[in-house]
Amino acid sequence: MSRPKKIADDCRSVSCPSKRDCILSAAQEIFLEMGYGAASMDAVAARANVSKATIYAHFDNKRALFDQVIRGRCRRFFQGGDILAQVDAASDARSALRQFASDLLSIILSPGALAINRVVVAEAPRLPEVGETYYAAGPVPAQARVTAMFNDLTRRGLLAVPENEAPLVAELFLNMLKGDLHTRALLGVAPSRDDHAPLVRIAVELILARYGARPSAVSGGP
Amino acid sequence: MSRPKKIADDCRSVSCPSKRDCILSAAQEIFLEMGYGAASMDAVAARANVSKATIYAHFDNKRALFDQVIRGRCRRFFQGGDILAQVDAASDARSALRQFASDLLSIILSPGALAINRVVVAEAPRLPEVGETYYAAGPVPAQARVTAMFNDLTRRGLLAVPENEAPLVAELFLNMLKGDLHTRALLGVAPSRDDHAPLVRIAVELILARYGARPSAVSGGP
DNA sequence: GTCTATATACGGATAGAC
DNA sequence: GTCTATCCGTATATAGAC
Repeated sequence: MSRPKKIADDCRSVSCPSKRDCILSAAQEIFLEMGYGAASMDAVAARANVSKATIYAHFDNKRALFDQVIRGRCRRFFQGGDILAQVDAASDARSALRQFASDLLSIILSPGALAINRVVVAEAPRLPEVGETYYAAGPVPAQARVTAMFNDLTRRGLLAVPENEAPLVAELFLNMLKGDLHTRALLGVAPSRDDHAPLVRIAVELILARYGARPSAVSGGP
Repeated sequence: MSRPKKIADDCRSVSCPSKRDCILSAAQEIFLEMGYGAASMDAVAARANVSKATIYAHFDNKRALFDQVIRGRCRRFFQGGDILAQVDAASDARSALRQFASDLLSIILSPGALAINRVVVAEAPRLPEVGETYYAAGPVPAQARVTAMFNDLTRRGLLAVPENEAPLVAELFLNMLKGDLHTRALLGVAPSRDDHAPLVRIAVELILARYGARPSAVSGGP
């Protein structure tokens, strides 16, 4: 009975530097899996092994907590430079585009990305700034990255995308990849096919058919 | 003082055949503008000029009411054959695709379609059947319609899409159109450009570059 | 079937001791 | 800063009269 005071000092796990981070981590889990409306501060407190009062000592109210959670996730997305890593080393346009497409799909369709997407879309009408933040941290850098890639491939003579068209083409390329797969994943509808190779292949061929530098062997490639 | 009984017999408006329909109509408005979580049965009752008890006489609980509302909207989408009306009369592939694209965008980006999309996506994890119903009533028929259009244009010699590739190409075409515009609209981010003409134009040219029947004048067209 | 009135609980937020 | 205990509004759902 020497130390009856400090009982629940650990936040259920490692990697909880401060109580504040511990709360943010728990809140993120709760919000992403239950949605903003269904999530309760009690649930967050329980998961964080903290009392509700402690939460309110760090955050003004539920909405502010939610805001910080989303902003935190967005920052991590943005900082994660590993996302959409370099494909510049690739030899030809076809393989560069394909590799890029695969990487992008695996990111966009990951459970974490889907969860945050759902929550942000759901609350965007009530929290416009959250929508803006998310858009600026996800789609905007992705599109910039693809635009740069098109310009680079064109500069190297592997593609022929006019520089003023590049942003629009980048948008269309991203759209082609994301589209229906993303919709299905968001809605919880079982995907029609488990691998995305055919879709990626034809999307790439559509780009090459119009913007390929050479007459471009239109066949599927390796 | 002859008829002091029947006071609130009208549901605030015309076109309320039964009380049930009146409740459904009010619930639709509330759910779509507030989201499932934030919507209250009191609000629905008030908007429908009905008591809460009456609602519970017609629907088991809030979730069941929501389910019926979504299913109703989906049915209307599906029946609305006017959606994506015929473009078969168009003379050439380019104008057919463009007209189709414009029609589709105006539907997908309409406030009503966006609102239902938001709530369905938000609640899909908790209500899987709603997600399925929505997907079957929206994206599936749209894609089938585009596939049919591609096959038709090919049959008429205006396009050269292999029949087994048509569904995938239809998906890619829809994806190109929907993509970022839809994302922005869902998130409440101001659209980058107010008209969609450039995006539609290039999307169509991408299709024509690979699947155009003739060598296809690649320039922008009229 | 429809209403008024109410049971019951839960959630956001706070008071006050330590 | 953190806890326990609580206030108070609101929300779902129901009881019972008509």
